[in-house]
Amino acid sequence: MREKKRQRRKEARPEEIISAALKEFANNGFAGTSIGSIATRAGIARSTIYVYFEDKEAVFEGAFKDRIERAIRISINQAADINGPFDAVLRTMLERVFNSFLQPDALVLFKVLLTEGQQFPTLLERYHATTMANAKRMLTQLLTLGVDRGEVRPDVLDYDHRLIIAPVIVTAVWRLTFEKIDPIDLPSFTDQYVDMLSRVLR
Amino acid sequence: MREKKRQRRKEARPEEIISAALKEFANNGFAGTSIGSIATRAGIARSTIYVYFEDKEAVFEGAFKDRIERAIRISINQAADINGPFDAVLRTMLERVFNSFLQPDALVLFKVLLTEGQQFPTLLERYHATTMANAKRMLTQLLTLGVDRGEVRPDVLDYDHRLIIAPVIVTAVWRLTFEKIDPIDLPSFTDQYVDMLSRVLR
Amino acid sequence: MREKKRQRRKEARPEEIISAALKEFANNGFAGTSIGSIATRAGIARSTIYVYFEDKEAVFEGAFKDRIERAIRISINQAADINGPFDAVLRTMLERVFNSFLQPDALVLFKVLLTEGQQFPTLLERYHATTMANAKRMLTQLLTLGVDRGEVRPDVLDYDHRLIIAPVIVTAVWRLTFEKIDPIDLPSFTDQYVDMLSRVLR
Amino acid sequence: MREKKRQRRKEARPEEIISAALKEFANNGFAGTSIGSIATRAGIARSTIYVYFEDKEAVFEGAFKDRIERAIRISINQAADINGPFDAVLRTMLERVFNSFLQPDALVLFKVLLTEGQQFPTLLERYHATTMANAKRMLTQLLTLGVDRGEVRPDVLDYDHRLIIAPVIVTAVWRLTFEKIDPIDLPSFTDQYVDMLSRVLR
DNA sequence: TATGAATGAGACTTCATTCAT
DNA sequence: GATGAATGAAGTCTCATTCAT
Repeated sequence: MREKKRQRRKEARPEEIISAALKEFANNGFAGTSIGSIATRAGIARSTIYVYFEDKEAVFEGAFKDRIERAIRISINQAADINGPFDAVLRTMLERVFNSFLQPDALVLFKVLLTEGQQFPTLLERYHATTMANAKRMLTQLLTLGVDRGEVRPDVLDYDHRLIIAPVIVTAVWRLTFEKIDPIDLPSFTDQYVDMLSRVLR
Repeated sequence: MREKKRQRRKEARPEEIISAALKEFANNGFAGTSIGSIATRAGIARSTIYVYFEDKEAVFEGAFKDRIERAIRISINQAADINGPFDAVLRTMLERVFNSFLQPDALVLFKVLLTEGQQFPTLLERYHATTMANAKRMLTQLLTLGVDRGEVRPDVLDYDHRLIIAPVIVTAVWRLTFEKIDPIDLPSFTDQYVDMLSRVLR
Repeated sequence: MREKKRQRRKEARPEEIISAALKEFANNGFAGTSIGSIATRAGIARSTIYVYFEDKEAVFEGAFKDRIERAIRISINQAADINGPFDAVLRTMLERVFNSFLQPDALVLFKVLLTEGQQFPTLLERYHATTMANAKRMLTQLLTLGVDRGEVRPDVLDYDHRLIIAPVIVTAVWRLTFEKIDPIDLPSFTDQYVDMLSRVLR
Repeated sequence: MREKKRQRRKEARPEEIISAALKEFANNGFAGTSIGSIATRAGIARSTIYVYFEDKEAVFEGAFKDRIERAIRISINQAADINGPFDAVLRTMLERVFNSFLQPDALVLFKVLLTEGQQFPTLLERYHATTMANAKRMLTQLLTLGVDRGEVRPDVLDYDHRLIIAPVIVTAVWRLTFEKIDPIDLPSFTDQYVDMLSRVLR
């Protein structure tokens, strides 16, 4: 029984470390997180982390690759049901984007890259590709669909995509800062967001 | 070895230290910035910083109070010329907001509070009051003006203000992250922003 | 450069550190002793001390608990042979008290508590209980014995015990201060002490 | 008026500094006392201390010379009325010794010399001469007087004087350590002290 | 005389990392 | 694979002291 437990642990270790690390990064940022606190949270010895990761940066990169990137990709890429009224499709897609972008792990990554991204230019680029560039692509598809259906003005395709996804990013920013002081009510925020967009696009 | 052993400039010192500190905070965040690096950049001894500031946090608070807060307030509060077409007024105001919010010192503050704000709840609140709550107030005034003139739908006053200012915040975020990878062209971005808003509001 | 880079002696380390610390405390007091000097004397790195002790105070407390307290207790509590003439018993006991109280480690503790005791009220109290209160108890036992045997006046039990043990404490004080200038010859001092006491008690 | 005040101050400065220093030494010992705290207590700037004293050690030496030494000498050397019964003379002298030795400034000096005396060998020696050697001299005089009168055994002159003055020193030690935990009632302590001595000496 | 300004040395402490078992 | 032990580098902060005014 104990054997098995060890066995199971051995394989799960990197996962466990990443999981612990993400929680610590969330609370204290990258620079503010110590290997020791990760180890404590993961219930292992400090030096054991070095069995699986080169150094602290590697833990962060590991977290990035193993978790978040996939999470975002999966969640965003799942096929959308494009039948039904355009507004409904739009809303569905926005909700999905909110879901993936605001999930805690993704927020942590966003947060760390925001201030400590210069240390990880590669990751910054990959994050951009995975989230922002991807969002742009999806948006273009969606708008093209709307244009094809005649529900959307053709010239909206010229809009800078960041203008359109801005409220999503702002919601993330809010979560990281002013949520307690001045919360955002996500459902009604989304309603208004969809309302605004449909006025702009039609 | 040193140019002048003791330079006399008591009055300039805090300014100099804050200036150096902001540059370091910009590059490395709060936790990642060492008192030593601030001192070096300011061209003084490490211990001299402690003549003017209690500790590292006090340097940050000093930067906040002495510089940025005032800067933002001044820049935003300057009286707007509300004559002329509504779109023009809107554009003027947006440009002013961009100017104050995107100025380097304000960005640094935003960045630090974004990731290390939990350590400074008081400052976070003051920042919120100075920037976000203030923006909300101005926006309400502006929209009320538009409604009064008959150029704006009355029900836009119900919009969550964060939805409307989102592109400003996103521009700040972009500056801190993806600007190099995928830059924003501010003039045309602003044009589209105004265009979008006028469609939404009318 | 170093003999053996990592010596394995986990179990001995705390002892070694305490031993080094006591020597430093003896020379420089608590405030005047640096962690660095303790480390150097112990032949280890400064930071290694923090593996075993929380901070400098903890080193002092460790020294107190691990060494001195036990030493004093053991030495004082060992059963006395109460047969034989009262003067002989008295002398035996005094010698034992001198032995325990004047041993170097105990002296160091006494010295530190004497001047820096306010920082360690708990230890001060424990020290008092271990040494002074204990001495009082022993003294009462001894005098009661003498009274029972008819060799001691019954009313000596009313004497303040500090009056009777004063020469012991003074010897300790002397060791810490004037020993070089004006030494005490312990054997003859003890003879006279016993002589005085027997005159007082009979 | 202001002029006068300054004038008065100017001459009083060393006194004021010493007075402040003694209070700080009493609370924190020599090593634990900072020039800054002395200055603050004296209501002057840190650097002003260096106008009057070479360095921190000099402040201590100044305190020693200017105050305590004189105080002790005066208080002890005042002529004793040697008429009346021997016990009464003895008691008078003991009370006087207690008074001088337990006065706060003298205690501070005693305390500092006890732990940090190695740094001040000269002062230690002078302190010894002023207090202990002086006490020995006085004691010899007193005992000789008693012997001459036939009230004291001639061989008490052989007693080590430290045996006889021990309770005085112990009282000082107690004040510095266990007074709060286990106070000494000085009047009755003195009574018993005199009682003991008269039994020993007669 | 008095002091504000400045600093270098050094204190404590943390932490990422290495290494032998 | 896992870890306890150890450390060097670095960081924050204190403080006695100097100097020019």
